[in-house]
Amino acid sequence: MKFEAVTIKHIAMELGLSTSTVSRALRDSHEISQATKKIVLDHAQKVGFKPNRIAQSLKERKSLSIGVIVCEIANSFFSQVINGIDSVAYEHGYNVIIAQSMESAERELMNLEYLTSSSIDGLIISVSTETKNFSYLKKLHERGLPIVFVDRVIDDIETHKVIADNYRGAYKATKHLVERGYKKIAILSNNSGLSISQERLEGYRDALKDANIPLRENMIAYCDHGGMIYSEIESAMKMLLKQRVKPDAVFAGSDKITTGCLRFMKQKNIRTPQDLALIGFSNTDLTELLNPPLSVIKQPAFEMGQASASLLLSLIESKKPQNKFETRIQSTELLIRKST
Amino acid sequence: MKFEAVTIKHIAMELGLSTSTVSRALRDSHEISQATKKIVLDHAQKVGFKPNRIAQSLKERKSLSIGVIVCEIANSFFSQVINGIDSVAYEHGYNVIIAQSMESAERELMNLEYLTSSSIDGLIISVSTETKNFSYLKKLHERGLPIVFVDRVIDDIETHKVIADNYRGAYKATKHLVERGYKKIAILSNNSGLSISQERLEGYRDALKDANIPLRENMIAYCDHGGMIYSEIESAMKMLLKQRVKPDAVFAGSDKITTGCLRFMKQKNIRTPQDLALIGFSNTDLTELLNPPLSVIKQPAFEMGQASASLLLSLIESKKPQNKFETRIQSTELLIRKST
DNA sequence: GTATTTACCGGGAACGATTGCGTAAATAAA
DNA sequence: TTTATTTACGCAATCGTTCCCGGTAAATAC
Repeated sequence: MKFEAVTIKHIAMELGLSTSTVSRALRDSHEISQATKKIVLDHAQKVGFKPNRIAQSLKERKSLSIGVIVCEIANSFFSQVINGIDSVAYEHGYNVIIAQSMESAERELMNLEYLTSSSIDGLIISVSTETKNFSYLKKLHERGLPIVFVDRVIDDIETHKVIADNYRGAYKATKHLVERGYKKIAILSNNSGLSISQERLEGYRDALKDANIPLRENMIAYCDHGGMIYSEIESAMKMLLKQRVKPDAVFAGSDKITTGCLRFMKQKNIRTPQDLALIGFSNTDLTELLNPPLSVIKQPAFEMGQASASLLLSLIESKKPQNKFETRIQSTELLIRKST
Repeated sequence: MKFEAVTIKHIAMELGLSTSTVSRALRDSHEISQATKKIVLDHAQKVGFKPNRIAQSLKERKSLSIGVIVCEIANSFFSQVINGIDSVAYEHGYNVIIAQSMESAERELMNLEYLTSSSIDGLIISVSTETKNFSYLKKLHERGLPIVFVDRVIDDIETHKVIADNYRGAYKATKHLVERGYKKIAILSNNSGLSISQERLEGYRDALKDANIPLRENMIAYCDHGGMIYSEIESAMKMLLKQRVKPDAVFAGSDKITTGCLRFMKQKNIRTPQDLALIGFSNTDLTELLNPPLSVIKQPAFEMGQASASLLLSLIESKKPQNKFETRIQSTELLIRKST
């Protein structure tokens, strides 16, 4: 079953004109008389003509659509980022094609192959926790595919990048814990390979150092799948809690980890913040309704999406190959509530 | 700046073959000798040939992509639905193009025009709260565009529909409130024009009737934008609470309204459930971590997405125009927690 | 009255992949 | 050896648009 669309050819036939004339009339070319233009436009309007974007894409060698790969849509941070991307793309007449890696390198690669088979003009990607091999991405980039990294970036590939100020965010969060009198501050980090993890860990380290609190390596735990599977949060927390010196506060490195951590504490009847304080990166707008209301570091997700989209569009629409790239660092917000 | 892809023509040239031979070899046609096939395949592999999907689409008159219009991605219910759609579409080699109406009829129409300019093979839509005029959608459907409605459906258009069992969900929720001893049960409904609102209201009505509790019209309030703007929840709640007979429980008709309601109660220092009980439709996985843990009716969002995608694909891939359509009603789950 | 410009429009070749048809060579059947 | 059949490939049209060449008439210039 298919959708029979009216084409330029039909209009040409019905009006006794050539396709070139119709095309030009529709594109308001100076080579066509006002009279003819009016006839064509009116008729096109009447029969509901819509140019076939596929044909245009083939001819113009661009698809007017951009691909977005994130780990998961059902994650407040990424859905807000997508929102931002969408708003900019839409304004410029671009489609957004979204793919989810689900934190799997394999799915990410498949998405990548899929999106790039000549059907996208550019790509915005936040790499999965699993991704270790960036050669395919690199090859695409070398072959000229415009790419913008958002949130989780790769140093190896030189292009525009948009990130939150993870270092300062983590620093502020840790400093806040210190100021509240916590001394044994653990960090529940995302996968250690991720840029965001490293930056956040660095902020945590420096904040402790500046407060003259010695860093204990066993206060650092990792969730290799970014908290995608609850059990990894569970075991990481168990590990932290069975140390000789138990932590009195936890700093969680991602949205999923933060809420997962709270879930764990609820299950184990660990009171927050009396037994264990909690702060973490999170973008859900429900954090203040939680029990207890969570102190969080919030990223400007929507704005990050907007920024990455406009950077990507500038890459796509620039005639010459670009060689000056920027990394936009957008500041985070520390929201202090009851959990610390 | 563009991405120079290798085409079938390049391969043909380099191998001294015709494009037809190359094409056929790649598609494993029986008309090509094994030897030639191997040569072509190896060379294609070497140069990283990927067929141009745009050209294929033009030729085959299908784009292998489906459009999805929802009000907002950053909404747990819809992001889960999209997840389900994505999983099925992906398996069948289809792209998913997502557009957000933001509950605006105007944006919805623009998205519709945009997606359907020959670039999607089918559409899954959950109409916006604002949409009153379905003529454009109807025209598209009549012209043969396969459409599946999910969640918010339109009776006028005969096609596959996937909904949650809103009636029974609302009935169960209301009955639960009754069983807990609440007598003055208010409902904070979504826009009255929406199918889901009507079904949920019906369930609420019947549950009250079956419990011999008289229905008070002033216990019914509407949020015309589905809670998209907080102030409408606020004023609806204020209206309910300034009645002579104040409600002792509220049943909220959507995810945004449910959490918005809780937010309102927090702000006004209304204790839950002591002062006012709360139950509502919601799909966020944070409800049990809220204060208090919320009793909710949860919809099988992921499964609804899967169902709508497979129904859509069956429409797209069926040769003949379909005339037998089904409405899949998927059951909801009542999760009882502390708020009631 | 001829030359040149302008205004308008049609023909046809792309874009990349697919496919019906035609045909040479190779093989089988007569 | 002749005819029929199969094998293996090329030619060219097609999908819907766009755009480079032209071409023809009228309008203007010389």
